[in-house]
Amino acid sequence: MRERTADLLDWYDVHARVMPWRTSPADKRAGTRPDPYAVWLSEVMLQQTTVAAVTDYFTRFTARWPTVTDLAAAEDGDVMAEWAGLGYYARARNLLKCARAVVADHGGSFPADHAALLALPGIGPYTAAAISSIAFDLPHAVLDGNVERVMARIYDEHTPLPAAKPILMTHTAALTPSERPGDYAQAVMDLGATICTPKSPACGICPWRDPCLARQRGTAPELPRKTPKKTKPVRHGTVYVARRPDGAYLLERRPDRGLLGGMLGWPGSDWVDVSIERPAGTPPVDTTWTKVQGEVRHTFTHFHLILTVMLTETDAEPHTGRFLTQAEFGPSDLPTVMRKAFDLTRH
DNA sequence: AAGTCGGGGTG
DNA sequence: CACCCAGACTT
Repeated sequence: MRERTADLLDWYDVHARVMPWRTSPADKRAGTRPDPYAVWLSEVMLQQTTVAAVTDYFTRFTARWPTVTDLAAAEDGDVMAEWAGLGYYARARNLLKCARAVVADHGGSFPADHAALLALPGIGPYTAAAISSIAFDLPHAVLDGNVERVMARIYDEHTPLPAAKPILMTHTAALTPSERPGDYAQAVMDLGATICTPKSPACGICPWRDPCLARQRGTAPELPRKTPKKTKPVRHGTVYVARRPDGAYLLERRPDRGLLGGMLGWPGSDWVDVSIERPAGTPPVDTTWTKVQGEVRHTFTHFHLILTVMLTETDAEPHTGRFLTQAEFGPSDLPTVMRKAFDLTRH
C-alpha cells in the first residue's frame, strides 16, 4: 500500500478543493508558503464542523484580525460575538488563550514544533499534526473522521471506533510521506469528504479503488463500525426576554464553564429532564410577563431542549443581567438557541 | 473509557 | 428522525 501514496498525491494535484485558508499545490511549487495563523484558525474552526459552515466565519475573522497578534489584542466579548452560531464555544475561549500564548511565549509566531503546538490551548493531537504537516511540512500524521473512514475501508478494519483509533493511526502514519506530508493529509481528508463518503461511496472514481480491501470485499458502506450511541433525553426550560422602551434587551453573560460558556443569553430557569410541570425559574424583573405563542426546539450534542419564552416590556431594575443597548448587542451575537428564542418574540 | 460540548447538512 | 462532521477537554 505504501507505494500508493503517490497515486493519491497525483489525484490531489488535480482535484484539491479550493478553500480560503488553503495553499494549492501549484502555488506551493511557485514558492508560496501557507500562513500558520490561517492554518491554525481554519483547523480550530473545522473541528467537528463542516467546510461550508466555516468558510464565512474564517473570512470575517481574518478580515477583522489579520494576524495572531491582532487577535491576541481583541476584546473577549468581540471574539465570542464573532464566533456566535458556530458552536462548541470552548473553542473560541481557547482560541484567544492560544493567540495570547503565541504572542507572550513564542514572539507572535506559531512554533514549528509538534510538541510545542500540542501544549497550546485548544490544540489537541489532530490540530497539532495538521499545523505541523500543512503549515511546516513536518511529517506528522493526522487522524480525523475522514481519515478514520478511509483507513478502515482500504484495510477492511472491522474493529469498532473509538477502539480502532490506534490501528487506524498506525496505518495512516505508515502511508504519510516525508515529502508533502501536509498535502497527503489534506488529500485523504478531501477523499473522505468527496469520494469515500459515509454512505454511497463513489468507489468507481476513487484513486485508491484498486488496492482498497473493503471495495474488493463489498464491505465499504458498512465501515467504519462504531459503538452505538445513547439516545438523547428531552429537557424543558423557560427563558425571559425583557425589552426596554429604548430598545435595549436584558441579557446575561454565561459562565465560562459549561454549556454555551462565555456567551450572552437570556435569563431563565435551569433546563431539566421531562417533569410533571415545566420549570419556570425566577423572572429577572418584577413585572407582568406574557407567554409567547409557540416554543423553541433545539438539539444539543447530548439532549433535546424545549423552551418556553416569556416576554415583557419594562424599564424596571433587573435582579440579574444587564440591559444592552442596540449599539451594544445584535441577535447575531447570540448562540443559536438564544437567537431562536429572540426570533420567536418577533413573530 | 466515558461524558461534555453546537450546529447544520444529509438521507 | 438519526447520523455525520478537518476534536479537545474533563472526570
